[in-house]
Formats: sequence, structure tokens, C-alpha cells
Amino acid sequence: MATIERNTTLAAQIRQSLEMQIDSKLLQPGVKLPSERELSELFDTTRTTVKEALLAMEAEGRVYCEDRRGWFVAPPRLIYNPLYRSPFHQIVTEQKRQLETLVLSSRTIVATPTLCQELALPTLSRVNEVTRLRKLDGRVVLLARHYLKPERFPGILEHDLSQSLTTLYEQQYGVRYGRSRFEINPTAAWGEVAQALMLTEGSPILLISCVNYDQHGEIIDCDHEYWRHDAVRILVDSQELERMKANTLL
Amino acid sequence: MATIERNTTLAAQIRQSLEMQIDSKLLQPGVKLPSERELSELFDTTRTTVKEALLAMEAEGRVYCEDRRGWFVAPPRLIYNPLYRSPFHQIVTEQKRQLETLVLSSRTIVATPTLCQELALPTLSRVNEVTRLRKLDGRVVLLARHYLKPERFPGILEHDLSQSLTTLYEQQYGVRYGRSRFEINPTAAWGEVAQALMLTEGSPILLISCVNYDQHGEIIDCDHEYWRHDAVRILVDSQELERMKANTLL
DNA sequence: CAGTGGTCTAGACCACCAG
DNA sequence: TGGTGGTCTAGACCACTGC
Repeated sequence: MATIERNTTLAAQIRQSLEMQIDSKLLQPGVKLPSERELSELFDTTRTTVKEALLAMEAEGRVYCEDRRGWFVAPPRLIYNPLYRSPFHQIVTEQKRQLETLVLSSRTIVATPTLCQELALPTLSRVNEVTRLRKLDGRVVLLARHYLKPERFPGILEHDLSQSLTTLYEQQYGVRYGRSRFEINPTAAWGEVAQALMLTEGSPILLISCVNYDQHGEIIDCDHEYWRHDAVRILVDSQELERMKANTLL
Repeated sequence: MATIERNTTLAAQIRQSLEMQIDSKLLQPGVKLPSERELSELFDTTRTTVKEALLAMEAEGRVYCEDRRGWFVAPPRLIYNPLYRSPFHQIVTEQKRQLETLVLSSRTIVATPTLCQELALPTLSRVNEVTRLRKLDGRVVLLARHYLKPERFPGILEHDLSQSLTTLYEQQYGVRYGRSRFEINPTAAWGEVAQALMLTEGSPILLISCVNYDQHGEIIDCDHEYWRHDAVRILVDSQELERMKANTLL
């Protein structure tokens, strides 16, 4: 919550002013803020200073920016447990939110060295790559690239890949997730990633990389998830893991 | 790795130029970059543009800024598993790095509503708060605030709190960590946190909140860890958890 | 085509840090 | 005290979006 404070900098005053509007629900999640130019007139300053305030609020996850579209009030973060490999759709609906999945591409490629290492493959192996964009309540929040071992999922690229891969694995191939391992890196978005997430080049994002194993401990696939950093909150409970295990192995 | 590309923007060219120097080890981790003014002359541009390039590199974790001190080449990230509650000193030395811990304050306070909830305490309970600053290879990377249930650790504030709390708990109070639960929030640094981490107000950071339970499933303590976002890489393996459990419970 | 943010210029004054 | 980044001004042109 924003509190009234004596603050030295102009940018801090702009921030507080906007935060008070947001806290008081006068500015609702998803609503577009006035343009940088309008704000700079409102606060009798320049775009540079307004932008500085907005960037700090963006870092905090209070507002977000869509490239050349404008600034918006950030909705609540999605709570996400990367170890909990249930269908993503389910995770989202349990939080009473709406998911949309777009398949950007699906193809077979030669694995990069990093991928070979992650999937424990010999060099120059081929892998299936599926790139999907996910929208939360209509907003782009996640670009996910899945890399599958082709021999485990023959012909999978012919299926409808906008559905849950978890379900597809299980129903079509009898493969279920067992243990998994993930890594979180705060980093920046460039090129395609920035474009897909509608971010400016160099914006901070969260990169979550998962490696998944089946019920027999064999590697199934891995994925690289590029998240808008304000859209997610990671939550991991070691106890929940026990329950998951019970569910998976029985 | 930076590759030579035709890039449109000046800021991107500055970035690539600096990244090439870093990749080629001409600029070693920890080394100070030329001042913003020098760089702007070097690249025949203004401080604004130089700063834009530096901020993007900071988001990526290639460089970092110390408030009013200058810009430095970022050292490799520390690999950190928040579920793995072994002495932090051990985690750091295993990665052949050097840890320094400074106790900033230790006192008894009235728990905030958030804290009461996290620790499952009645409202207006008192808790012991220990604030510590941690340096990795001489660089401030983490401000950690621990909140302990006072009745579990009578007189703990009299001990030397710059040592491992894990060890202190076990040796002085016979308390060992069992399960735990953590949460990761990308957010921004304000006030004391920004100051302690030598960050500009509003810089992006990673907030990791942990709640820890003892071997009997009772809550022991929780902590709020404010990390410089470029200093850490979270890694969690569900299998490792099994081993941990075996170690803790036997 | 009007409006948006993205990028960039060429300065200025300040607080703070280090020698 | 000289040099650093922090903050801020008052503009400009551009690429792209959305009507």
C-alpha cells in the first residue's frame, strides 16, 4: 500500500500519486494509464521523468508496458509452482482466471549444445520444438518453448498442440510426469522473446527452465518459459511434493 | 555470448561492444567500467543513451550498478536452492566463493499482520527479528531478515548472530529443519533495502520468502531475502528433496 | 493519419563517495 | 574537492498501432 510520505524526487511523487489511484481502485487492473505525454503535462514535468517513475513501478509489478501500446495497471500475479506438473490450464482456472494458448511454431530442429546437456542427448541430436504463447485474462504473459525427445513421442507434431501437453503425453503416449527440476533466472528479453511478449528490448523478465522426468526416472522433455516478471509469483512447498508423488505414483 | 549483428539502435551497439569486451575477458568480473560520462564520449553520444544500454545489460545480469559508485562487470550467479536449508556458508564455499555476514540489527518487535499469517501467530505477537547483510566475494548481494518465534529460542539474541542460524538452532536448541516452503517475487527495492544493497530506489530485485518447519512439522521461523537479481540463480530438484529428507529425518 | 511509446540530443544541478 | 551516478529539463525524430 502506498502511504503519504515526504519524498524528495519528482519521480517518487508521480509514483505515489499513481499508486494511490491504483490502491483505491480508481485505476483497475488492466486499465490503460494516460499517455506519457499526458502524464508529463499533468505533473508538470518531462516524459523522461514520467518514464523513470513508470519504470520503477514496472519493476515493482504495479504497472506494465506493452510495446508502443501504452502503460497498464498490472493484474494480480499468477501463483505458480514449477514442480507441480499438472495441466497449466487447470492451475489457471483454479485461480479463477482465464487461459488462452497460441501455438507459434512446432518443428524438428538440431539441438543446441545447451539442450543436449539438459536432455542428456548426444551432440547433434534432433529434438521437437514447440513454441507457445500464453495469455492470462487476455494478456500475453508467457512464451514457452518445449523441447521433446522425438523417439518418445512419434508423430506428436501432428496433434493439436494448443491443448495441454501433459494430457497429450498421458493419453496418447502413456507417459506421466515423475520428478522434475527447475531453474529460475532473472534476465532480459531480446528479439523474438521481446516481440512475442510485447516488451521493449532489454526489459527484465523471468526465465524458468524445467527438465521433466517420467514415472521411471527417464528424461521426457524440457521447457524454457519466458515470463513477464510482473505476472507471476513462484511458490514451492516441499510438503506439497509428497502429495504430488503420492498422486503420480499410485 | 554476444555476436556481431547489424543493430539499429545506438544503445544496442554500445551494449554489444561492452559485451564483447566482457565475453573476451578483457573486462573481468568485478572490474569497474568507465564512467557514464567517459562512455558517452567514447561512443560519441549522451549519458542518457549510455545509461539505457547499461540498464538493459543490468536487467540481463551482465553488469551491475552500485549507487553513486559506478558500474561493474557482474560475477557469475550463485546457484541457490531455497528448499535446501543447509548452512548458507556451506552452500557458498561449495561453489568456491567467499561469504561475509554482517548483522545489521537484532531486536524483538511486534509482528506485522503479514508476519502473523506467515508464522501462524495470534495478532500482536512478538517476534525476534534479525537483519543480516551478506557479501559474496566482497560484494553485497543479499539482505536477509529472519523472524523467529521467541518462545522457541529463548535468549538467542545474546548469541553471535553472524554465524549460521541453522547451526545455532541445532546446537543450542536442538531444533532441526524439516520441510519448508518458499515464494519468489520479482519486485523493486525501496528505502532501507535499496540502501543496504547499494541500489538506486526502484531497482529490480528478487524477494524470496521462506517459511521453515522443524523435524516435527512445527513452524520455526521465516525469512525475507532481498537479493540483487543478477547475483542468484534458483535451482530446485524434486529428487534432491528426497535425499534431504533422508538426511534430516535419520 | 493521429497518437503511442522508443530512441536520442545536449545540456543542468544535486547528493554522495573517495582520496 | 573532484568525480561519480541520480535526477531532471525541453526538446526532436522515428516506428509502429489502432482507428
